Amino acid sequence: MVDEKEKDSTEQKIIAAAKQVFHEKGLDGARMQDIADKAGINKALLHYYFRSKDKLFEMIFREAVARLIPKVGILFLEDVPLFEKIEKFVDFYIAMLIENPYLPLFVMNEIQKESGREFLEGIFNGKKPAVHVLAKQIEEEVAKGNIKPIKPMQLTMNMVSMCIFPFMGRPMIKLLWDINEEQFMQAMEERKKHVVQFIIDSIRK
Amino acid sequence: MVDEKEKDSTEQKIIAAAKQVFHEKGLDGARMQDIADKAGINKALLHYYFRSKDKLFEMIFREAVARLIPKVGILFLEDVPLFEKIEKFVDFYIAMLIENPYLPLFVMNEIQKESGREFLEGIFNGKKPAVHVLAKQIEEEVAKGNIKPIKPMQLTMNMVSMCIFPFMGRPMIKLLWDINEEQFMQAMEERKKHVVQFIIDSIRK
DNA sequence: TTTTGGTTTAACTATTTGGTTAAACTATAT
DNA sequence: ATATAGTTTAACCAAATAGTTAAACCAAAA
Repeated sequence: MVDEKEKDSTEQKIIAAAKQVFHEKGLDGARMQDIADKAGINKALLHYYFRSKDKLFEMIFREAVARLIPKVGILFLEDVPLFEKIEKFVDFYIAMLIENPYLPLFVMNEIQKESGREFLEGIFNGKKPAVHVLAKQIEEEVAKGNIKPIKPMQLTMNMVSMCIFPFMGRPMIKLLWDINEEQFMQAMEERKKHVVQFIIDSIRK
Repeated sequence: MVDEKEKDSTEQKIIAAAKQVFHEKGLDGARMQDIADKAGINKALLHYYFRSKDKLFEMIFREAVARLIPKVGILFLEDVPLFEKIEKFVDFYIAMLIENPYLPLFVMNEIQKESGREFLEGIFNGKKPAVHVLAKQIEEEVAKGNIKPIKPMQLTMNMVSMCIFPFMGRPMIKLLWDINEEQFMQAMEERKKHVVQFIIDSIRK
């Protein structure tokens, strides 16, 4: 019997390879042989360890969603002033996306499909991120006259849009502005501060 | 011989069906049989009229890119004040996306792939939208002290992000905020004014 | 050394997919 | 009525794909 360490190694190899291939190609575009090649193993092992393409995908997708969403809830629940909350969210989120640039497009593309959506609903089963907590906080700030009147959903949408979209449109942005990968990533780093400033300048009274 | 009107009808049926299926499923997920079913024709006709899946896709993708990008250039080239330009862009773009909600995700997903990117570069062959014209205008406004200092690329990214991302993240937004399709589209209509206001409030001195 | 249980391999299988083929169909011109 | 050219169909095909199978391999225990 191969020892425990070796077992983890094959399984881990598969997961790492699957993550790469699924993130780049999506469920439909990924090929089991490609995953096996990337993992440096025989294709039959994919089924031995994970039974089917769908099951392997499910694991990768679940992890992707877990990375994209739940920490948001925690950040939204924190008892801190609104501007500080915005800063923490933007900083955390952009940093996370810099580490996982393929993530948003991967997730958004898969939930475009009925099957992906159903799966997402299953993950959320009663545990959706606390967007309403943030919404309430925004409404209170508006009511107190601390910020300009703005709908919570629109403000949240603006914030999330500015964090996420540049990663989803990366090839287009690089092509339009004639920048390389390094320059793009630098611009993303700058956005940690820039987006916060932009939002606060917009809503501050 | 079937008359000219009938010929257009089969070809048009295929294009309309292909557009639907490719936009929803992408190149990898779309099946020729599905397109044929949706068009109400025999699958062999797809090859008779368009030779191959790739060629049919190319036509649909080309049209999608043509819709997403080139008008941008025209709007950027207009000799109007910056705030007015922002307003025209946002208004036009969101209206266009309301008509074609699948568009951005479709295009961004395909250009994620090398083949899609190469194709995009081919379309742009020397005719990229005039982002540098807009960039220059932003720099001049900054220099004149009319707006706060901001990098043109960052401002443009903010603007485009807030127009496009909500459509790409539509299923997620609907799920998180518990809104239906009608409510979502209404929120998109509101954004025509809201995004402009948000941007101008942020950069105005 | 043999047995045992887990891992890996190479060959194979069934299904799906994009594409091909040849005949049937259709409408028009002669 | 026949020939012609374009359109459509149903059957077929080759390749790709996800998955299966049985044997070989490996390491540890008896």
